[in-house]
Amino acid sequence: MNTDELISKLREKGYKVTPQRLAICELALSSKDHPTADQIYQMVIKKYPTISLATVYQTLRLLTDIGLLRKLGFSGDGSRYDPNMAPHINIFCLNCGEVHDYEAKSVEKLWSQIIGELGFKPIEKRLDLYTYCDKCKRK
Amino acid sequence: MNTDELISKLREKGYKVTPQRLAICELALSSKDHPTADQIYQMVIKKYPTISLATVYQTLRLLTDIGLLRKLGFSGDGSRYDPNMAPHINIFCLNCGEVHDYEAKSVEKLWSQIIGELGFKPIEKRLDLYTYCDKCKRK
DNA sequence: TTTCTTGCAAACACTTTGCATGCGG
DNA sequence: CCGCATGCAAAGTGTTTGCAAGAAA
Repeated sequence: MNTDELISKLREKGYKVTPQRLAICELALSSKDHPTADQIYQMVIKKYPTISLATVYQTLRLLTDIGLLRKLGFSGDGSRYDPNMAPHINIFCLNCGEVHDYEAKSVEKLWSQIIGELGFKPIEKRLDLYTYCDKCKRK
Repeated sequence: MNTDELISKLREKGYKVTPQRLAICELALSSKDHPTADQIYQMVIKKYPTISLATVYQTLRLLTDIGLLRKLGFSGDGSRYDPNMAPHINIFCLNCGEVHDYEAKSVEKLWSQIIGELGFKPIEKRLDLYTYCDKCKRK
């Protein structure tokens, strides 16, 4: 989603567009590594040094409310925000916390198979795998 | 796991066996509904009115450390504890928070296929579905 | 001008920790 | 008797909220 589309989407939902909001949205929606709220805050603060963490949380919640972002809670501390709304697997490193997505036909197949067996289509889904990433495995 | 096995397991891992600890373990390990720490606390307090929530948390952590329990974090507040260590799907009601497990052979097969594609064996996996349960759907 | 957003601080909920007392082995 | 567990309170996190000032529409 480009900036113009994002602006339209926000306005369409009745939200005002501010530079801070736009910056947070663009960072969150383009992220590939499922950042935490604080990581997004650390990035935005470089461009908007007066921004507050509360604003980041408010904006992230806004994005989850309108279905552009997913908040993933964990057994450890802090939630992570995932802009990938397509069927995929989240692969987490148990050591360093790094995440990456795995998207494949087989994942979609798994997904449709589940729907078929259950007899209904769930509203949301979450597929996680926990392992040690290559970097951490080497140690 | 029965009480004797549980006691042996705890002793084997170097933990002392106290009545409180035993009560918390038995409740947590026999639960079917993925309770929160507080829900377990509310149950244990009936039998041990002086028990503290801290003890419950400590014991739940102990159980996750020795691999008898899984702590599931969520986007909402509070983690839930799941004693089902076999591969299964967690089905959550987005309205009332009720959870139940779903075990499906075919899903298991697809999982192993995907894991084969990935080329490594994950240490843990998690598959959640979010929907509205029958009770909540009727409203 | 009206309403929403920001940024700050305070409030909150969940979880962990420090410590004295008490129980288990 | 030694060491860990308990229970309390306090400290810690991550997250949300109340509110005054400022910006968007």
